[in-house]
Amino acid sequence: MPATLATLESSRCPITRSVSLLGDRWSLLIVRDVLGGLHRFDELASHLKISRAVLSPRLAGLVDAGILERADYREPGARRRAEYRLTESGQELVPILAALVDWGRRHVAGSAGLRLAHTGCLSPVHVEMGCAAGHAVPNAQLRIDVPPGH
Amino acid sequence: MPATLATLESSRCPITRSVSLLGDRWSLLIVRDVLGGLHRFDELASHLKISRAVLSPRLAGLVDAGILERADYREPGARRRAEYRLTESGQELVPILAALVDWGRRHVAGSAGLRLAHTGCLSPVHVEMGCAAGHAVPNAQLRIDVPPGH
DNA sequence: CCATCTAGGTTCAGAAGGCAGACTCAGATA
DNA sequence: TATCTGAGTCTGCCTTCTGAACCTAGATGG
Repeated sequence: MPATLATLESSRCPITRSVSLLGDRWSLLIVRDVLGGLHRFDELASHLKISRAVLSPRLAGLVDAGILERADYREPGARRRAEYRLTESGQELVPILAALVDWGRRHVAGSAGLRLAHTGCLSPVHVEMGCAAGHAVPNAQLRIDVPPGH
Repeated sequence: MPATLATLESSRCPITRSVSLLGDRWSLLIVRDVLGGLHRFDELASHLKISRAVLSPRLAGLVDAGILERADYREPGARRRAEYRLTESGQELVPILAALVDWGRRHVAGSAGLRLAHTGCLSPVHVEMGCAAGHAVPNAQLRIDVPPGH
């Protein structure tokens, strides 16, 4: 019996669990845009050029997953509006985005445009792996053990 | 007009481009399993519990994207079989997987099971960001500039 | 020589999810 | 009272996913 979303979600592999939350065509782009300063439904819909009917359940899913939080706010003399912000857990997705940027820049033709910079010195940012013993770990020295119950 | 797959693929943002190749429920799991030592169609289908009808076009897409390569091989006295292996470009997806593992372990309840280790010393591996000036970059110090043409 | 097995698929019908565009609803504004 | 705006929902079509059955080529058994 192939895996359904439910069985993916009950898996114990952290990649499977993460992918079941983030592995669709929109979630990471939404996180990117919220991180980039877009917080309102219509801003997101028009920047991403995503159908509102798709954006709405996606936002709800990300809120449900604890990645975004929805807050009502009210500018003086305006009515209440909804706003989406990253939770702490959402903030910690940045290394994933940074890794995607790194890879996209190097391996997908024509990927320019977006910049990641260190707020301290404005230098470009990249991702690296390290082990608990303090060594830098190049890609070829990563060992991945996939247990049977994925 | 909302974005279609075609407009996503023609985007210049590296996240968008990467997500258009990898942003579905299966591609990263396939890469994980190939990295973990599964190379044949049936091994992948049964370990992932994915329908063959879905696995087949996914593998073709990953081959097309230059992430996997398909090679026929022949064990002595057996007939030709197909085998999927990571290309160099596919190997370089490991930081993305590592970042997903890191995040999943910390933020999704019950994510145990999969281990990433440094082949040199077998210590667990984690991901960190650094800037070109040599500073470590904590999540909160990443600045992301999303240009209008996403 | 014929039947069977196996790896690696393809084909099919039905279910689920994505899409565009129209509609809704509540509070502010004219 | 009518209109505007943000944040959605509703509807109908279309594409993709799913599970099961089927196909093909080369080995293997009788």
